Amino acid sequence: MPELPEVEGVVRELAPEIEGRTVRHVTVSPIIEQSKANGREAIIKGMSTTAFVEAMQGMTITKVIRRSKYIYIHLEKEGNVYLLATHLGMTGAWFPVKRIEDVEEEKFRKHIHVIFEMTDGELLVYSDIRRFGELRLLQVEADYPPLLKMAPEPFIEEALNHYIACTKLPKYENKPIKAVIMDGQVISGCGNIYATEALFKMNIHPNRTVKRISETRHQQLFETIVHVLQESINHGGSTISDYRTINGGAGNMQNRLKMYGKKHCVVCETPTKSMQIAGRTSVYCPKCQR
DNA sequence: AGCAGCGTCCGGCCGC
DNA sequence: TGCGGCCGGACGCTG
Repeated sequence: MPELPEVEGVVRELAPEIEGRTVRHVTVSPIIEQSKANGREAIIKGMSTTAFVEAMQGMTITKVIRRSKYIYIHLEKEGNVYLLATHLGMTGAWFPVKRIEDVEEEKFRKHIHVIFEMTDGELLVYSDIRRFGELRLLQVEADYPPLLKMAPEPFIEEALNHYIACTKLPKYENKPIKAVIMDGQVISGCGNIYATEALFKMNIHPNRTVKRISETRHQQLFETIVHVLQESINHGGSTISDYRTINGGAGNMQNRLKMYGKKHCVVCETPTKSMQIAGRTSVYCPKCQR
């Protein structure tokens, strides 16, 4: 499941491969065509597959950047600029390849849903096993307002102040801390894995209410989250389940995780416990985390 | 108006 | 080996 560090890894590999290339033709899988024909918003969001295919033709990719867990592909055609806002969901993956057969892992190859054929013959393939991903073609970010509500990038200065301000709002102060740090409007890019790790490092119980944590501890928690995210970026992200970096390689942050997916606490050996918070499985040490 | 709770996109995988 | 149920980023809808 790609969180900020995994998405960052994808962008760093993808950007130099596709920036400057122009789309000649787009092909959408029959499965997505069928889902869309049945009225579902499968992968291609906010427009028909026909409109998407037509609009993408002739687009030049000018810049690829990460914004929270989104990948923003900036485009240009006939003097107009566009934004393809994309999200990997649980199992999305991009493959810049010469031929389809170059997508080596079968489980990705058999779930290819969108193929961008470039004018130089190269292919950019989007594969998504569970189809939770998103390709949303816009002119500007504001055309899809939820994007504007994302918290600032965690590595910029204003992110801490934004977080502290959120912890004081009525809508957040009575919620479990884990639900709040995983909320993309509070902190950008922190999902289940890194929330679990940061709370364990801070000895904070994931179900502790936001208002029962001091401002100093909130500040330390935020800095811990940023540190864990940066550490993961430095180690190529976590390779868990279906996430892969685009070249088929893999990160090794999963070997450095101290709590996520653990049966026993690495500090005190107490069996870990698990509970549902904001609909997600949350693992913690009942002795170390209070 | 804003929010909680649930539905929606799904196939892999687990446990029986 | 077959099969039902669980899992989950993030938004949209409902009450």
